[in-house]
Amino acid sequence: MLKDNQLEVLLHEKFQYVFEADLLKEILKYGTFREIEPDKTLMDIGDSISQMPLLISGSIKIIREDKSGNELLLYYLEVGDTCAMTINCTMGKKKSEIRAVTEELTKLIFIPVHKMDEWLVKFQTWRTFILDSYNTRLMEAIDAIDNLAFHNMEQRIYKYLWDKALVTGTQVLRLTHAQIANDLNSSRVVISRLMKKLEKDGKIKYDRNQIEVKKAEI
DNA sequence: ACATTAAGTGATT
DNA sequence: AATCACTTAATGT
Repeated sequence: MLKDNQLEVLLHEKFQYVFEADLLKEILKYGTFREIEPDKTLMDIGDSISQMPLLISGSIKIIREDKSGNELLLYYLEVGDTCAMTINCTMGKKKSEIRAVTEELTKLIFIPVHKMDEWLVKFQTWRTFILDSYNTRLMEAIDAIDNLAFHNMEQRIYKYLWDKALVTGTQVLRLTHAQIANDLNSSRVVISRLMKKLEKDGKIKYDRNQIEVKKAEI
C-alpha cells in the first residue's frame, strides 16, 4: 500500500493540469488507491459498477466477448484515462458490456459512484474530464470498427503488436501466437503464417515467446 | 528421458 | 481465413 503523501505526489504528477486543486483534494480524501497485478480482470461482462477507476500508471485492455465466448480486444486505457463504461453504467444503472483486464502492473484510484455525481455539479474540470473521456472512448471504438472493417488479418496483427508496444513502452513483447489469435479472435495457425510473412517483410522479428516490433507502415 | 507447450506445414473447406 | 491433422523444436520436471 502507498502512504498518503506518496499518493498525493502521484496524483499531482498525473492530474495537476487536469483537475482543479479542490477536486484533487477530494479525490485524495474519498478515493482508494489500489495496485493491481498484470492479467487481473477488473470488470467483467454483466458486472454492475460501484466504483470508478482512475488510471495512474500501467494500462488496461478493454475486451468484448460474444455469446460463444469469443474474445476481441477493442482498445487500451492508458494513464489519465478512465472507463467510459463505468460512466454510463453508473448513470444509467446498467451492467457492463465489456471486460477490463490489466495488461501490466497497474495503479488505480477508485472513486465511489456517489462522489462522481456530486463532483459533476461541483467541479467544472470534472465535467470536462468526463465528457472528454466519453468522447475519446467513442472515437476509439470507431477506430476499432474501422480496423475490423478495412484491414485484413495481416494488418490487424501488425497494428495489434504496434499498439501493444506503445502502451507497454517496449519494442520486445513476450507473448505467443496463440495469445494473439485469442485477442484478435482468429486461430493460431493463421497467426503463425502471417507472422512469418511479417517477419519476411522486416516488420517484426520473433523467436519462441518473444516478438520484436519494428516501425513500418500499416 | 518424458511430457508439455510453442510454432511450422500441407491439405481441405 | 479457418480447421484438421501431423511434425518439429524448445522448455520444464
